[in-house]
Amino acid sequence: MHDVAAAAGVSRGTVSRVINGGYVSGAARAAIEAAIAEVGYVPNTAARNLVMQRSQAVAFLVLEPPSLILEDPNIGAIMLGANAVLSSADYQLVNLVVDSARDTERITKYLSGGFVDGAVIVSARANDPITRVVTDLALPATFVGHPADLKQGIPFIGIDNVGSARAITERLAATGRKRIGMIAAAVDRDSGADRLTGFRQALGRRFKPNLVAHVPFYDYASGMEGMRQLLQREPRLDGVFAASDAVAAGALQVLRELGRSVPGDVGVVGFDDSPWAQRTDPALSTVHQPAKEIGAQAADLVLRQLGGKTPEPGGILLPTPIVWRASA
Amino acid sequence: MHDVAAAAGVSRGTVSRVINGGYVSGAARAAIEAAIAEVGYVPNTAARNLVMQRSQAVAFLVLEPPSLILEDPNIGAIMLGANAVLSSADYQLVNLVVDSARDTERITKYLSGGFVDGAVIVSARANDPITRVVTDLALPATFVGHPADLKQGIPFIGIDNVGSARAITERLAATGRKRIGMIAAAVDRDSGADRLTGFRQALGRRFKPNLVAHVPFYDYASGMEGMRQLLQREPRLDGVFAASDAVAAGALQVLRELGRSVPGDVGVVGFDDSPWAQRTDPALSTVHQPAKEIGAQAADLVLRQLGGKTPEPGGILLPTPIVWRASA
DNA sequence: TTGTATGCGTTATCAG
DNA sequence: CTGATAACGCATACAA
Repeated sequence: MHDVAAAAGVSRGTVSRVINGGYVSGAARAAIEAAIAEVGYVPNTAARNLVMQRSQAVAFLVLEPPSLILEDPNIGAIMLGANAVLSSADYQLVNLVVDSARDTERITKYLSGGFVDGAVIVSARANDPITRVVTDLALPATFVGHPADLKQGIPFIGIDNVGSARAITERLAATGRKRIGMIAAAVDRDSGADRLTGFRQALGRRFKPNLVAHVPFYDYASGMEGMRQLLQREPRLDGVFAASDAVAAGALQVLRELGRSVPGDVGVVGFDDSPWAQRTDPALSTVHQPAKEIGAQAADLVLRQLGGKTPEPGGILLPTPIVWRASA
Repeated sequence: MHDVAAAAGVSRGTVSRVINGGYVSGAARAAIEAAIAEVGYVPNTAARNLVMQRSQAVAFLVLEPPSLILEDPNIGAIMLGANAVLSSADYQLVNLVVDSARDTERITKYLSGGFVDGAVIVSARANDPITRVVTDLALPATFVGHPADLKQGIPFIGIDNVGSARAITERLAATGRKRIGMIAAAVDRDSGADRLTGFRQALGRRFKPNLVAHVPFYDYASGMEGMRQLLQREPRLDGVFAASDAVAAGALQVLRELGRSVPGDVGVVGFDDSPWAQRTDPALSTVHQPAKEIGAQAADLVLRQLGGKTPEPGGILLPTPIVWRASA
């Protein structure tokens, strides 16, 4: 900037004003702009951050095993939705990968080091150290879904997992299925636990605990494992609610290997309406999750807090229509 | 830091020394560490960046339509490989999404604003504005794959697309297939063009231009489209080389819809050995791409440059074994 | 071993 | 409208 000021024959203050918009005479402005172009000047963001106390960047944090991030197209869609909103507001979305304990520590520093003004946090569990940091720092944040111990005052955005799971299970039952099982994934997270609750509600007195196979993750391999367990416990199973489309895809694979027809012998429904859902054979009946919209609203809530507004307490739940395809 | 110094009864210089490692007496160190814990002090990274002229962060840039990023598990694996290396060296990987022209502009500022010390760049094409910025800035960078106009002196890391494509096509031909076609994706990029070249080399005089279907992207939908084109031009087709596993998966879908058996009627091979490859039915024979290793080495090359070493000219090519499964 | 002073590149607050 | 000048929070050369 020194060079620019010198080349244009003005002070650094005036240069700063043409960059940030202030009262500057036309002549001075022209001279400075020419100088900027000539010198190839680019403002140093670190210096600007230091004095402005902001970075124009928002973190996007996924607190999930990284391999799952790749599996789950939903997360990607949420991120894209957030980026679109942030981008329009001239904020940089910074995607942080947490892949180890060491990462956690470094990201803690990153978050508290002035690198970002806010954060969108996906897939947090209760007692996550990063969640603690965010609340301690009072960093403007929005959670997608909400860990059980989410502090009051931090907004979250999500869907009604209980209601959606109940609804699709009811529709599956309405097709005449008598022995319906569930592959319940990630019940240590609110989404997983809620989907199981909804399933249970739908079945009421017909609910049988041994027709629920618990698996750790929302992924394809877990789906295969869960399906095998279920069939072993109840060979005459004729309906399955998989906790996600990826899980359902794994289940379909096992059914195919075993020669069971879908939806003939067994009806299968999933959750998410991710690209998986349309590519399985047969295509999946599933719960549509407005992932992009979720990301957009999460980003918007961060922006709002950055604008000084206190978000209304509680969270926002987005609607989740059921999409009926061929698998049930 | 002021608070810490006061609480410990020392000067700020001493506090700085215990943080960064310098000569400090045991007594002072103990007092300061206690004070740090009590106050909950965290160094301000913006200030540190400003004076140190570095950020301990490296950008991971994918110059590809964002929807494709979600489709391509390869890119995710590359990122994870890069993150692992960067993390061990205490660098933060910052994942940047470029989703619009506006993003391009903002990222340009980001790159030149001292936010990152280096960059790993994936899927760059010739004449990409971001590529220009990186070379103009002389930002330590490594390209994964290389755009045609990559400047001398910037290292890249990749695979031998020509040789790999040639090898797998030859093996497909060796199974007795007579009418082999290719679904060539993204020939505007070096990887796409090279795979086509390899295919052509393998077939030699038997190569027929009309048995190559050109599609824009490495994705599922493109695979479906390409397969339809190919069958229309040559209904008796008995072999297909798809430019990626996702493309192959789309092709398989079309073949299934049309009632052609694989590998009975048609042999299909892909490229990448991504998770797709094991989940299609039948599982794909394909070229294994060591994505994680590519990411790791790319990150390593950035780190090396950060360490002041000038990378040897030219790029590094990693081996790509062929994995033979059921589809051909 | 420690305190002090200076500078990193900007923005913002003043007089002028 | 513009030019000085004081922060911003930290690392570091230098003096003590």
